[in-house]
Amino acid sequence: MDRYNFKLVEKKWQAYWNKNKSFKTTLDKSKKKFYCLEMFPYPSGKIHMGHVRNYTIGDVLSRYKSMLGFNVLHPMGWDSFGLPAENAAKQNNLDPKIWTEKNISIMKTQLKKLGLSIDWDREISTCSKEYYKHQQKFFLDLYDKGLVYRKESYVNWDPIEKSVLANEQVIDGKGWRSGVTVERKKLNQWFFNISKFSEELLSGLDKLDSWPNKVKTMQKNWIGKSFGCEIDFNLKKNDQVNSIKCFTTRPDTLFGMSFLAVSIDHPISKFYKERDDFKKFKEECSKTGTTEEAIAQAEKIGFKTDLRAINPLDNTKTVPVYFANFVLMDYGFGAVFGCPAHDQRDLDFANKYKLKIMPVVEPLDSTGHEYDKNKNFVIIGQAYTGPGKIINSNFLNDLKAPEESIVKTIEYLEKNNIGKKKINFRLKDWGVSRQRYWGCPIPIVYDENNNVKKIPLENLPVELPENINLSTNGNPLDHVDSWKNITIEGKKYKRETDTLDTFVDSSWYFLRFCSPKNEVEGFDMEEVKYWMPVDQYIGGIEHAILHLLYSRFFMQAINFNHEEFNITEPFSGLFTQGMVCHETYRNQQGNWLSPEEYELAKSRGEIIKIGSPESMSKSKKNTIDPEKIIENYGADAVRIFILSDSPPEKDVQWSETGMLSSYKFTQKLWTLHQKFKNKIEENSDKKDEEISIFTNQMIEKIKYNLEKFHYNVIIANLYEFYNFFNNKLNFNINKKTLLENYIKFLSAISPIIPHFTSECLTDLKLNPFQKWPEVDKNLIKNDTVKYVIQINGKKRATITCMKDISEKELIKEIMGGESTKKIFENKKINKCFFVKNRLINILVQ
RNA sequence: GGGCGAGUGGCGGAAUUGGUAGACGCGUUGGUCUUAGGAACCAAUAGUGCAAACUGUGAAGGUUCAAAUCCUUUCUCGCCUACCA
Repeated sequence: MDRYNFKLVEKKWQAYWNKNKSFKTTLDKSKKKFYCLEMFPYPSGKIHMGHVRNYTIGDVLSRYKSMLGFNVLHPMGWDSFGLPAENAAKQNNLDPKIWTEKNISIMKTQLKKLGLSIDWDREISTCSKEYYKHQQKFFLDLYDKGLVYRKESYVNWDPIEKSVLANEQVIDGKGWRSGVTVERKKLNQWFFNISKFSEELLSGLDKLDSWPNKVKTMQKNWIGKSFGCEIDFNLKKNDQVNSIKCFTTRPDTLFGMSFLAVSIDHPISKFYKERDDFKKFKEECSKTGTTEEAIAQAEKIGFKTDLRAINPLDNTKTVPVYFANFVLMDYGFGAVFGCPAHDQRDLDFANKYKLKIMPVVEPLDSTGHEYDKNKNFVIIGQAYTGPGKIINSNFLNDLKAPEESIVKTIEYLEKNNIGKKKINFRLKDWGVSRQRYWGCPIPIVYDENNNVKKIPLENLPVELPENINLSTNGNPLDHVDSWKNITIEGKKYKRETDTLDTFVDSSWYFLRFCSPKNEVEGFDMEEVKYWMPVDQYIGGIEHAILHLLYSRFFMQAINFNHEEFNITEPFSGLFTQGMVCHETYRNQQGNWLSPEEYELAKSRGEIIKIGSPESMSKSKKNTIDPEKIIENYGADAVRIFILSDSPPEKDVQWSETGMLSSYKFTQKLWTLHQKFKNKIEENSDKKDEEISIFTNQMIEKIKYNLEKFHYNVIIANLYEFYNFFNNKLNFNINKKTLLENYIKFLSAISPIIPHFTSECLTDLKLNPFQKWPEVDKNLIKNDTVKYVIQINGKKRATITCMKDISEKELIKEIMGGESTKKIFENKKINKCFFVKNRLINILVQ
């Protein structure tokens, strides 16, 4: 018997799909659409296992949906702007464009080898001017709508590279490449006014039923809505400043206030910046590590000013004003009032500076709390943040905290014009300026007075200059005078040399896929109306916040003053797949070894430390090259393996034995196919309902698991299917029944192993593209069922009997059954619990 | 510190609504065939026990005729987040 030649078969079908454009989609309003999108890759050079997993999941879904009759849009493109291209180009002394295009061509070939059902006619690349031209138009459109603005803001500045670093490029406060301490520098930057839509972006989450709760929670926390009020704290007579504004969620604890703290960047710092002791304090603050943990655990330190703030609820009382390291300038108003009794952080601060600690909320239940000898509630080591009754607070006394007391306090503050109710968001505006070459140019110029002017639409795109020197300090574009200086309508201007954050590129690419060739518009309204929203978006959890939030913002921004668009949520379904992991190897010198090097070292008898499975990464050398694996085992086998071992939302561990067994399984399937063909020649009149029942039941199962993304279970179903058929083929079966069920079997597994099933189907002179098999409901409706018989809650036997029989009939059956009747000898039945067609639990004495 | 999630055989993991725990695969063991096997096929495989049976889903309680699934307490691990006023 021939072995299954996957190389030949897969090559053949990939060529067939390519030639016939089998997955080309066009707008067809007579059909229901399904837009399946996987996060598009960054063209880093080669695809990795993460891509294989991501795109296999999407491909199985796309193929399944087409079989159901949906008009499926399944496109692919390239997130092709970004730093790695610039760095690689610098190293190899070539143009980022050439480097990027080479990678795209390699990766495209690799993706095709996976047998993905992609409409390649819709391929886009964000670094092409055909793409970024429209992005520049969006930018100007947003500018016109007032959703883009320019402001000075702090950036991470690398003094060696003379460039801005992204947060993730700052490691322990040092530049990831230069290794020198990163400075905070104020620069003029472009911002998208994402915070304008805080409320919409938050409430929109509730409608996203098919998003993982985890992602929704992460976004919710990121947006960070809090209810409270702003309060003006008047200062005791002072020449420079009259009041300080604070935001608080607990105005009802005002009577317990013992200090006011402001950020070192607070506007009032200008009155102190010349003082040596203040400078020293600022230095002290900057000394604390920049790792997140260090910041959180840093000691709370303050700098006492000569100012005193008046308690707005009792103007006879004043408290000192401090600069404090724990107050953030970019949240609220950069100032807080401290109530040590009811906030742990304030308590730590008060203890350090010996400030008064007076409780104003008393817990309702006294157990576990401290009281002085007069039985007054006191705060000792820990602040009390729970609910309770207001005390020591004049007109607020005895109110229920926090509900009643907050309402009453705000009422009072508003009546007396001291403060007002306020909702505060943590979400900050999105800074999109990058001092980089390889990104979308910002279509703005400045005149000699530094006034902003938009590039006229007809002059778009603003193209990146080519063949420039990338090895300059700072932004390379800043050094290209011929590009930077421009004359418009006879007037001289200087271009904006910053480029856009690459997250902008990916915030609307799913719109572009709807009409990728439209030269006039970024997207065609009719196409977008048909295709959007994306029905199923699939990608890594690492984009849970930024990319997904930015894309959601873009829909809000396009929608703003443009009701016709009417799309507020880009992705109605979201699935986040887990990572592909592999164990790590280190030799005695502590160097990482690749799996191949490990095998080699092992054969030489070296001692190798095997580490626990970790996400595949180049630095740990625990990567597996998908191309080699496909070469060795075939795409179908790889698809089976990548889906089989774990639920798709969880991490999966790469295993060579697992991969091998998937490969063997494809061989077994081929053997089964040969066995089937031999069998079909023989005829038998033997009626075999069992095979039809099993097949139909299995198809229902696979369908259920497909819909629920239980792809690992589908692989198990596939094995069961095989085991069953393989066994059945040992017997004679009615030709028609056998063929009918075998076709259903091949169809149901075709989304998973499309090359194999296409080959088998055509081998049987059938269409390689089958519809999703119809299930014969009558067949699934079995006449007989298996009952579990429990005695006092323990399983004692199973019994097969007619479906839908009554409890009485079943008991009669059990009493009469040869194997079951002895259970009841000398026993009295007290009670029965009967679950129809499933189980009976008989309680006996 | 906060948030979320998960704990099931030697391993990865099944178990739609509380209703036969361990599907399916890997591994292991035994066997068949083979010059050979890292091939193929057959069989066994949660634990204890000859067996009947008993025990078993991190731990301890609880609800229920019935709990991996629901409730309470607790432990462990993973991920995210970080002084958010």
